[in-house]
Amino acid sequence: MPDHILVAVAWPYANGPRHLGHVAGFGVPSDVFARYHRLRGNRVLMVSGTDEHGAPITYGADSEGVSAQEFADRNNEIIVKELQALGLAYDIFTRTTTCNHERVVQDLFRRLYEAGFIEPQTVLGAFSPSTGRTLPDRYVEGTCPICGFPEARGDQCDNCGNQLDATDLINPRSRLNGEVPEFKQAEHFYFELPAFAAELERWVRRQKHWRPNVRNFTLRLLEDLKPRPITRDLDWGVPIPLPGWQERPDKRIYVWFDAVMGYLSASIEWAHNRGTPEAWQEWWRNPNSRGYYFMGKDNITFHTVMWPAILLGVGELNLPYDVVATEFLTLEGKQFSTSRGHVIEVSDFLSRYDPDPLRYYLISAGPETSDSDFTWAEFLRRNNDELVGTWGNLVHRTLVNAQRNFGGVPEPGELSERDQRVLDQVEAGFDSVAELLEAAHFKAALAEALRLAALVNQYLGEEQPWHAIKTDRRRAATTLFVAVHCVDSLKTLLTPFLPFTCQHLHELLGYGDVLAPQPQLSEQLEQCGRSHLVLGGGAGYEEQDRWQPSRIESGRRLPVPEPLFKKLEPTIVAAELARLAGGD
RNA sequence: GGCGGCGUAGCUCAGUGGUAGAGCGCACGACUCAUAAUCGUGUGGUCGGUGGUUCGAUCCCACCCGCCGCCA
Repeated sequence: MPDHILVAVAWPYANGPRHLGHVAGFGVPSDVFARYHRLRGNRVLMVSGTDEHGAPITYGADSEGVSAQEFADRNNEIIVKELQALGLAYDIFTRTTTCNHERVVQDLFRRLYEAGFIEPQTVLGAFSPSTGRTLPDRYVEGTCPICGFPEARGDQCDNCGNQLDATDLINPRSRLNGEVPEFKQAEHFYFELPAFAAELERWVRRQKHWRPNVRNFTLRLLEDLKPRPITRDLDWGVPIPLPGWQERPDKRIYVWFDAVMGYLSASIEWAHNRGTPEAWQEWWRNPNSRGYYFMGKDNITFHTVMWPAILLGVGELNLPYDVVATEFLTLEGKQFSTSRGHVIEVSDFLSRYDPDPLRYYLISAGPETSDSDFTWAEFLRRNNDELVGTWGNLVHRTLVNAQRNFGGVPEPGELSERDQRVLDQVEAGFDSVAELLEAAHFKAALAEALRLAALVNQYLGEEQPWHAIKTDRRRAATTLFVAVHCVDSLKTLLTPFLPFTCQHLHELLGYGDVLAPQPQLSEQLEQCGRSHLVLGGGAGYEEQDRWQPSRIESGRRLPVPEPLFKKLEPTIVAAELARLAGGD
């Protein structure tokens, strides 16, 4: 009986291209996990999309002189193509500006409101007189009333550290355009988080399988929950679905509140698009389904507190089973910074290098349990020593020897103890790698697969089929038969990590089917008349368990092999560092 | 300022209440089928500092130093 696995991937904000830190956090680990479960034959639903509402989108649009929708469209397309190029095989990657999303968000809002979990409150907020838009506290600056620091922000003074209200500032002005903001009373809706505190705490305490940092951080958050605003004075976002509010052009649902609901709305859209409108319930209402949420650590609170509280408030929807938060990736020792040019964008990287080496790096040296650093020197080393040297070389020497001497998979003689041992060792990987992957220990899982590749290199070195071929052809045939089996098995173990090159290898091994599907872009037309880009469809799920040791038959003809990976020149390190410095 | 994280071999990182591991580097050796790719052996750390709890701490607690992040 296959499992239902929801892979809920954090929604990238549509304010520009994604960099390596972003995809190290939410992207690659979630895809490895989803691909593993699909190979296993489990029913995976992997959902995400671009998060397109909120004030920063309107500011970005203003600075480029386009509408918020145009700005979001542009960035959605950029991001979708980056994720596709990385081989992230979503079942659906959609957006928050679809009619479907708006409908789902409004429905959830109404249900929470009717259940009494949403309350109105009146607050004093800053507005920009020239644009009529609300100005978040942190965009107001002025003189600190406590220490006199002239550039204090509306939420806190950077000089003396005191918490402030924007209304406290002397000579307040907008950090966006310098004008004097206007302060007005405004009515907003608040989500009653404290109503869920006790139930959330009981739930979190039971989640012993969570990463400790996620669990501890969440338990601390739960000690002090306050009602949280879920509407804003803004003209860009989902309208508030209440009489007298729905039509107002200046009030919208706060972006965080609508964004987390995307997991559900995307699942519903996926079900609708494939003509089975109720199918999403298999992942959301089936008690045996497990939901795994992937994100960077800055997003933990939304996934362990806010979203679970919403789910509890609405009822009859599964809470997350695991919340897999990744730490931060730095770049050459410093934080990524788009504005300072200290950044490597995904598309820029992929214009010069292949996706699998990047995926390999982001898993093997990524910020899984603590912050980690991307350096070009380490990327070069990982590519050349590990991908090319250990794994790529094992594949190539095995295939070259088998193909050149036997034209394909050789007919073996009797297996020796040594032959059987290496086969057993590799076969054991199907359990050990699976166990690590299911526990979201990606780094260890990949290291385990590579360790097995090294064992096969060792085996070849001992058996030396290139010598035996001259004296004992049958012995050489047996060794290469064993080696081909090992390579074929390791191919399966590595497919979640390296989908492009494992598909290539699959073909070099003479298979004609698709082992590692890649996501496709399509245009989706909604009933409301709008259309949008969707990434997905290339994945689906297998009905069979392909996570099995090789059964490749002897006698199969193999094509002339070609290398899976490119060895990189050491000179790229200096060149890339110079490129980075040029961006500063 | 508040909160949090980190500090383990030259480097990048795992890890555990019973005085530590991997990969790389380095040294030497084997091999030369393979993208000069592989394989073996060896080298290497008073686990940031000081106290405390404990029969015993790198792992728990307190403080300190250093680095980083969040609140911003």
